[in-house]
Formats: sequence, C-alpha cells, structure tokens
Amino acid sequence: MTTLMPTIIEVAALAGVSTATVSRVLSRPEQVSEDTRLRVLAVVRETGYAPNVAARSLRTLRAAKILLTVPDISNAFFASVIRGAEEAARDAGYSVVVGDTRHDPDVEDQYADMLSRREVDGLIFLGHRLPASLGPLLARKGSAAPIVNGCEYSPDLGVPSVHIDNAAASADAIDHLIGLGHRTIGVVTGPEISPISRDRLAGAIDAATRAGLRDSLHIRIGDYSAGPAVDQTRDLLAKNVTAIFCFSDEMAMGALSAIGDAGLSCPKDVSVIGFDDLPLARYFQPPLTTIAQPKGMIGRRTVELLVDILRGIDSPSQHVTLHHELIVRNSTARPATRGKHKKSA
Amino acid sequence: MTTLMPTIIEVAALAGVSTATVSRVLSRPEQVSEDTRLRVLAVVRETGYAPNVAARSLRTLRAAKILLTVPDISNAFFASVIRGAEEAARDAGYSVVVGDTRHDPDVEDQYADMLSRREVDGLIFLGHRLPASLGPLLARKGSAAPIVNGCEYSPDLGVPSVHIDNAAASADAIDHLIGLGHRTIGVVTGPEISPISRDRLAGAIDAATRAGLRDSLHIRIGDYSAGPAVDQTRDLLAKNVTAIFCFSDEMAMGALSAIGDAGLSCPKDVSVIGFDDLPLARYFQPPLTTIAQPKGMIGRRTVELLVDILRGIDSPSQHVTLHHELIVRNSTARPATRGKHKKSA
DNA sequence: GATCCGAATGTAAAGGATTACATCGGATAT
DNA sequence: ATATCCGATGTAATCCTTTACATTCGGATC
Repeated sequence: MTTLMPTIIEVAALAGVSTATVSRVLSRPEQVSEDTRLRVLAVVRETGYAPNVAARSLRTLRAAKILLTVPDISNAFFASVIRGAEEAARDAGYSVVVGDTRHDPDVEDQYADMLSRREVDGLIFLGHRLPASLGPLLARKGSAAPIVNGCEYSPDLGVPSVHIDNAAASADAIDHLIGLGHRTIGVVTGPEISPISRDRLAGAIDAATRAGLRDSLHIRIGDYSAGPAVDQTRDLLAKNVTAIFCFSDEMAMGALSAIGDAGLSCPKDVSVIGFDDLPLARYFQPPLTTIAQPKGMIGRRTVELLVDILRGIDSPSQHVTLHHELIVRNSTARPATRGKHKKSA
Repeated sequence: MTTLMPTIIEVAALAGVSTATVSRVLSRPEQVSEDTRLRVLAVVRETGYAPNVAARSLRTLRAAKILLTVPDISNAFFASVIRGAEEAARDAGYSVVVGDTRHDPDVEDQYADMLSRREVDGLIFLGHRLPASLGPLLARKGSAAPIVNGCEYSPDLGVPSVHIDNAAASADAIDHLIGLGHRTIGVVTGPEISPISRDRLAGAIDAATRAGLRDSLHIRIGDYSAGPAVDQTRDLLAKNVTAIFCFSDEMAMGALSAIGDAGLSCPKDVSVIGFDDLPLARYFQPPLTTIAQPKGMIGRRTVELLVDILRGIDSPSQHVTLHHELIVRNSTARPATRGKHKKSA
C-alpha cells in the first residue's frame, strides 16, 4: 500500500514494461497483447494507479472538463438542468465544473477566462448573456467555438442552443386560462432583456390576441424570483384579474402568497399558473398548474451538442427545440361567476 | 492579436527576458526590478497571456481547486452553502468544483477519486458519509488530510467540521411549540443514519422530557424531502397532534400540503415549524416559522478550515459551531381551545 | 585595488503522461 | 531460403511552467 499515487514509471517498472505500454493499456488496450495487458492491469489495480490529470492535460491539451455557468444556483430549475448535464458529461468522459455567476458580469468573465486559458474544454451557459471576453473566440474562423447555450434561444449570439418553444408554451398557458373562462388575465414576466422572457411574452400576447382579449392582458415585469412577484401580484389583483400567469414557479409562489395576504383564495377567486414544474410545485398550496420543461434533457442535450463540437462533428442541429407540457393541477379553475363582469382598466 | 494563448516562452522572447523572469513577474513581482517588471507586464497585457494551469499544476503539484460534494444539488439549502464556499474559495485563490452525489455511494467514490488523483487539493463534503476510498488518506500519519465536513458533526469520522448545534436548535423549536401551549407534537425527522438527524431528535426529546411531555411526542422518520413528509404528516394528524416539527423546510412544505388536503388549516388547526429557513420559506402559505442556519457562513468556514489545513496550519478549532436562530412567522400559533383536551394515543 | 555581498537575471532540470517513430521477432509470401 | 510485412513493444521528444542553482555586475568594505 503506497501512501501516494505512484507514477506511470513505477507501474511500468513493476509490470516489467515501458511507460508507453502502460499508457496504451489504459487508453488503447486493443493495441496490447492480452498477456501484457493483464499483467499491467494487475499492477494498476494493486497500486491504485490513476494517471495524473495535470500531466495528461498538459500533453493532450485537453482538460476533460466542461464548464457550466448558471445565473443562480439556488434556483431549483437550474439544479435539474445541471443534473442532466452531469450525467451526459460523465457518459462522454467529461466532468462538469459548475459556476454560479449570480447574474454578475464580472464573475461571468472570470469563468469565461477558464475557457480562454484552456482550463476547460468547453462552456455551457444557461443565462442570456455571453461574456464579452469570449468574443474573439467566437469570431475565429474555421471550426465552431466550444460554446453552447441552454434555455435561451438567441440566434444573434451565433451559439448553438437547446431550449423549448417558449412562445408556444406561453400560449398554451394563456389558452388554458382562456379556455377556463378567464377574461382578465395578469402576466408576471421576467426581465425585459432576457430573450426567454420576450419569447414568452410574445406567445402570451399572441394567444390573447387570437382570442380577442389583447386588451385585457395586464403585464407586469418580474425577475423570476418570488419577492418582487408578490408586489406585482398585489398590483394585478387591484386590476381585478381572475387569473395570473407567472413566468416561473418561484414567482407563482410569490403570487400565491400575495393572494393569501389579500384575503383571497386560489383557485376560487384567482387562478395561478406557473412555469418550470419544479419538483416542489405539486406541494404548493394549492398544487400548482404549470408548464413543465424537460429540465434534465435540456442539460443532457447541451452537453451532447458541445461534445459534438469538441469532436469536430459539425452537428446539423444548431438549435434544438424540446417539448414542453402543460401540467394541470389545482391552482387553475373556472373564474367565480361574478368574475364574468367585464372590468375596464 | 493571437488566436491562441501564447506560452511563457513567447512572452519572454517579446520582453527580451528569460522565462524565469516572466514567471517571477507573475508570482513574485518584488524580486524583479521595476524596469523589467513593467516591460514584461506590458507584453503580458498585449498578448493576453495567462499561465497554462495544467503545466503549473504539474510542476507545483497543486490544482488550486477544491471539491465540494453535496448529496442533492436541487436542495436549496445546499445552494446557499455552495455560494458561501465559492466566495471564500475565491478569496483564498481557489476555485470550487461542485459534485452532486445524489446520495449515491458510487458517485461519491468517483468524486473522492479526484482527491486521490490530486485533481483537486481538498474535499468538502456536506453529506454524512465519508467515501470509503478515502480511508487510507485519512489514516496517513503526520499532517491532517485535506478533508472537511459541512453541516454534520460526527466526531468519529475524525474530520474537522462546521455546523450548528443541532440538538439545541431542535430544542428551541420544541420549546417554542410548548411555550405556545402545544401538548401533542409530531416530529418528522431525517434518516436515522444521519448524525444531524439523530442530534436533532435527541434535542427534541430532551426538550419534551424537560417539559414532562416525552410521551406526547410522536415521531416519524422522513428523508428531508417533501414527498414522504406528506404521508408522515397524514399519519401524525391521525394522532391528533396540534403541531408538527419538520427537520427541513422542504418537509414542512409537504406537511402544509397534507394539512390542506386533510381539510385543516395552518396555524389554526395545526402549527408547523421547519428547519433551514430557505429563501422561499417566507412565501409559504402561511409564511413558515423555522430554524435559520447560517448557510453561507457554513460554506465559508468549511473552506477556511480546509485552506488552513492545506497551508499546514493546524487550526486549533477542529469543530466549529455556528449560531442558529428561531424565525417566528405565521405557521405557528396557540392551539385551538379544543386542542387543550388531552388525547391519548 | 582586491574581496565580498547582494540584487537581478539566466540556465536548465524537473514534473508525469502521451505518442511519433524506431526496433525487434516471427509469420507469410515468393 | 530470402524478402516483406505486421503486430507488439520500446525510446525519447514534447507539452508549459516553476524554481534551485549558477552567473553577472555594481558597489561597499578593508
């Protein structure tokens, strides 16, 4: 039992072969005779040898690591995406470094430098902002930069991405509410800069317009988190909305809280529909109707896209659109009969 | 503008010095004359040079990385701990690799191998299980192994740790309920193997015993997640408890859900108190009374402890106990008057 | 004026793995 | 029997940085 990891040289000596052979046994076993292979493997097992990653990375210029940045790691939605990404990465022989940027451009740049420095082989970012310092990398002619976006679809970034059809999903939510009979609907969006938020808003407006209800849509700008959503909801309740569509489940939680505070009840007085289908959404009071995103699959596909790029396969699918699903629980219902009286803003 | 990162050799050539000098300018600037230093720095800035981490790590045998494993990254509690750890790590010149073990011992071992392989300099684990493959590392005589635990206090592991006084915190929760007049109290714990859960249970039993209420404490074993807590709560309601203490806010959410399903209301019929004070706890329905842990500080202190070990400072404080706080919101209240009638189990 | 010192800089040896190229035997072809 | 080829293995260069040790040189000391 050695106290520290042995080097390939010691392993080679113990097995009575050269270092080249040991290396081959580990990376291209078919090139080595069965005899030698078994002998080397035995020594590897005995000594617990594992190649030093720094040395390997120095020689191969590959880090076998993928950097995944999220704007807010405490958001349960991203956690599920990370899981999917980790699984896919492990399958492909990569490990994942997770970076929490807290929406801070400086931190984003700091992480992006890891890519320039070749500390990681590729970058997956889940926010909507591509760090400025990566511009040169993207501009390089020839092969694609090893950068993939998750969740956001912004063709202008020139980066492959994996996402759902946010406009369609949003329209589904509005259609559901309209189908139940709601006529005065509040919407709590995400920040205006976020393409994801813009797409969802466009989808919501489209759906309302199709139903001739464009003008009874009340829009408030949120930031995906619960706190501000409380205020927005209070505001919307003053407009006598009978239903509220939040662009995230967290904001729906804030909405539910505000509705309770106002002495109203969901879904009797006000319906609420969220977005994401967090693991906890079914335990909300009442269980939340929401749009489910294939969170794990988004993570998985981003990694697959990135690995394709790293392998030099110019995958034909630069933008992957995955399926969403409307999950109907108990936070949405027909509006109370008095809700039918038209209100003017 | 170079397309790729230049090497130290090119920088040295451009500045008209040797590679040693460039290296010194970057790591021990005071050893270099101002003249040369400025000249080299100018070239560094122009070329955007940054040292290759693989080569540096190979030479110094340091990775400048800390591995932080969590049993479940989608748990908001851990997210806050991670944040604190990242901050402290950055301050100390380390970056953090986050590993989600999903409670899977195989995955734990896999991550632990990163430490044996020197891919990271140290390990912080937030679960209660120390990967078996790390045994040899711990047993090494001489300096302490670069391993620190967060949240759990288990002296038998022989690993420094940062945590709150779980027994005392738990007693505070029970005292609060008893103080409000509750006499039949349900407790939803964590898994029995988890020391954290055992400590909290011991604290709860102590507090109940001190008040002469040992026998009216109804205990159910949960797993910190909402789903099972729903069933446990249903079960406890059948015992006519007037209050429920859950060992995590997520379970409290499940409890709230079960109470609603049973046609009861919190806090009128049943009080609920949680543990952790997640960012969302204040938006629960009703806002949750809970025990707050200094989550960010736990992360920060674990890193500081680890860095001390890495620097060879045998810090005197092997086990750091941080302060908790009872946050009273609206999910706890005096029991309804009929609640005073003694019930027998 | 010779000697010594110290600051500034250079030289070159690690550090551990991968891999192009060389070598060696033995089997196959002629 | 000789030439050819191929599979298995070894040799050694290479990846880039850090740093112990060597060198140089101006100035202080005696």
